Amino acid sequence: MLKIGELAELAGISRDALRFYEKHGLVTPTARTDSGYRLYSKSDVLRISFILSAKEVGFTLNEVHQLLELEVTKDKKSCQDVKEFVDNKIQVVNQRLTEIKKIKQSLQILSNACCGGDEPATHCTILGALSVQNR
Amino acid sequence: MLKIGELAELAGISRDALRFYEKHGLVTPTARTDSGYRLYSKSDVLRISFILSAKEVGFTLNEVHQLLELEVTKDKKSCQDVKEFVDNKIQVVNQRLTEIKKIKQSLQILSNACCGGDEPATHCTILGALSVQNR
DNA sequence: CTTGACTCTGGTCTATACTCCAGACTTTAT
DNA sequence: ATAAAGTCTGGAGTATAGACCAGAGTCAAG
Repeated sequence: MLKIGELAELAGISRDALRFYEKHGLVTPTARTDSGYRLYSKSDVLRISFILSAKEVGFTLNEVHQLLELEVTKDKKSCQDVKEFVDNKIQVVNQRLTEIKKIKQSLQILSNACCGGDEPATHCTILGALSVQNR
Repeated sequence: MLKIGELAELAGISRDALRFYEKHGLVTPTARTDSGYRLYSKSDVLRISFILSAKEVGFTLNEVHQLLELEVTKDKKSCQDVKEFVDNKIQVVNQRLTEIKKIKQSLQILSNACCGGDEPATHCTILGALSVQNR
């Protein structure tokens, strides 16, 4: 079990952020010491790492919360609901995947093609690189 | 040339957002009418679309601003600087790409495998799906 | 030539996601 | 045993990314 400071360092975020996530229902430490110190378990660590990943790729904490709440309970009804929500998110994710690949390509064109080479200088901006791609 | 409302509709954002971007130096309309109405050109449209893409994949407006400012000027020095900055961003983008693929997979596991099938219910959460992946 | 839709500037307001105290208690190291 | 470092709760402050509003001017249609 980790104390808040240890987990914070491990995860590369602040203690305040962890308390903030807790306040908003994203993660609750598995236990507390007698004196009230938070104690985080392995699965809390996994949870935090999911939160950070999802956040990094553009989900809001609110959305992350919804994702974490998802639970398919074999119950047909819940299944339908979850599938709908999740398929929607998959679409969003696919969209982002496309965008991020495009941006990556632009950045690579910028990084590779323009330095010292004899590319016309018009390609040597992000927008230039983007429009090269679009041809 | 487009007026602000036309561009806003085209881009799927608000007029206020466009004015906000302008105030923060991300895009300046190519021209103004005599009466002061903003007029956006094709390249302004491209710029906006880049801003929105970059934003969608998690860059802040500040970072987008830096990306847009990048310009390799054949000058060795500027080239070095840009390359450094850009290569850094490429790393960030790669990281995001990895994260987003992982999340997508989890979502797909959740969408496909859990409904009605005989998966144990433990896999039927995002975190369950994530840990299935990690095995 | 007026009415309704659009635009202007400037300002205030809001949601999100934290950060940064303050004052008190707890743990760790010397 | 005490000082330093860590933690607690509660609350105020901050940065980002706009949304919203007021009052005034502008444009397009009937």
